[in-house]
Amino acid sequence: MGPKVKFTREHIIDAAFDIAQKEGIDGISMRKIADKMGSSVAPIYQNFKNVDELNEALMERIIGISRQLLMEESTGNPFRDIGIASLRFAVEYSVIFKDLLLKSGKYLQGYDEKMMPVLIEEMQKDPQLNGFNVEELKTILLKMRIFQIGLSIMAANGLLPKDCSKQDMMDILSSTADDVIISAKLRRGL
Amino acid sequence: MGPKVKFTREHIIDAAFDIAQKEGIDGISMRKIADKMGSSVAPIYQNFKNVDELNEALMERIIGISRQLLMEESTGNPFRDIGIASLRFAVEYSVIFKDLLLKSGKYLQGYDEKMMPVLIEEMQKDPQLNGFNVEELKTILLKMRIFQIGLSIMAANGLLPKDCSKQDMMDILSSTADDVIISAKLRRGL
DNA sequence: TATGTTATATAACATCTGTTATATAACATA
DNA sequence: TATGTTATATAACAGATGTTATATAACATA
Repeated sequence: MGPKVKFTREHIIDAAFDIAQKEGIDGISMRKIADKMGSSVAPIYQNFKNVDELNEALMERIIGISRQLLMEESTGNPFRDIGIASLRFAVEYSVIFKDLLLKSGKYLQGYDEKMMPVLIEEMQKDPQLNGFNVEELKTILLKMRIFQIGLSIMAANGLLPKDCSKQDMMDILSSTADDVIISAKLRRGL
Repeated sequence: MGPKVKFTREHIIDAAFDIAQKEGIDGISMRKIADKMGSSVAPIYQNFKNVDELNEALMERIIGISRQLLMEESTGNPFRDIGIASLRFAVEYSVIFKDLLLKSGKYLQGYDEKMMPVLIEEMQKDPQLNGFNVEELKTILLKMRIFQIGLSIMAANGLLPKDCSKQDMMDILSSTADDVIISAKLRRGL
């Protein structure tokens, strides 16, 4: 009952994502999305109540992509996986990554709070980290989270040395992880 | 010759800075600045050719503030000073700090490139860092820069543990600096 | 075929933006 | 006092924005 649907919800979010990736989330407008799809704004308002609802859907899409990158990186060492997945996201979707960090600190905060216990549990299984109590593990994790976010931000901003490849980034990530762990062991006298 | 000046350049930049601090740099508009000053937009256009020129002046103001924070933190150890000053800026002017990192990667890039040789030189004087060649010092510096930016971003976003005081942040900054240096020494067999 | 439903296009509205033309009024100087 | 200069206010313009009222046309079904 009714004409064929030419512009689906997914279609619209795709277009919005494309614009966000190039011009930033604030670069999105209803007309730009419509132009990108070769339509008017009507299909957008057919699918979304207003611009806020569309932004919400876009955010879900972004989160989905970051989750997918994390799944693709699954080596059983979540400590490492999260670092690399976040780095990949920062490099491959740099504009959106920056916006995400800028605008939705809330999402990241919830994410961190949810991931923390899981990672601590995972670290307790790691033989390399034997002998540390939970407080010490938390400090190690925090240091690594800080470093990993710093690395991602700098990568997304082109602030790393020009000749710094993705492999170099991953190397410096794991090298610093070693630094932190080795020093923690020394402090403990292990 | 002419009526008294009620709204100076500095006045205008002050108002713009206030708005930027609360709503972000994109939150600025000519009318908002005028409203904040209790004037019309005329004085703004009297002092600035257009909005771009105003933004440039605002950026200079921001850079000036960050420089001032750095001066206030001068203990003779530029390595530490830069870390703490940047952290203070991130905490005290969090919205602007995020915008700065997001929008003007160019400025930061130039800043880093200018600071790098100075810091390396400074590190070579540091007895704690004796025995490292320039390449190794560069790696240490890069790791610290990454960590410091990560810490600043997380502080500005409220992503650090709730009970994390400024002192805690500074402690974790210097603790990680130690980690990196100690591990580098171990690697070298010093 | 006729009808109801709905996906889409168009155009208008209100509001925000930067910018500018014009008018006003304050002040220094002749 | 008269004049020139200029700081300021006002209002308008053009363009972008979100939103909506209306019209059109495609499709399923009776």
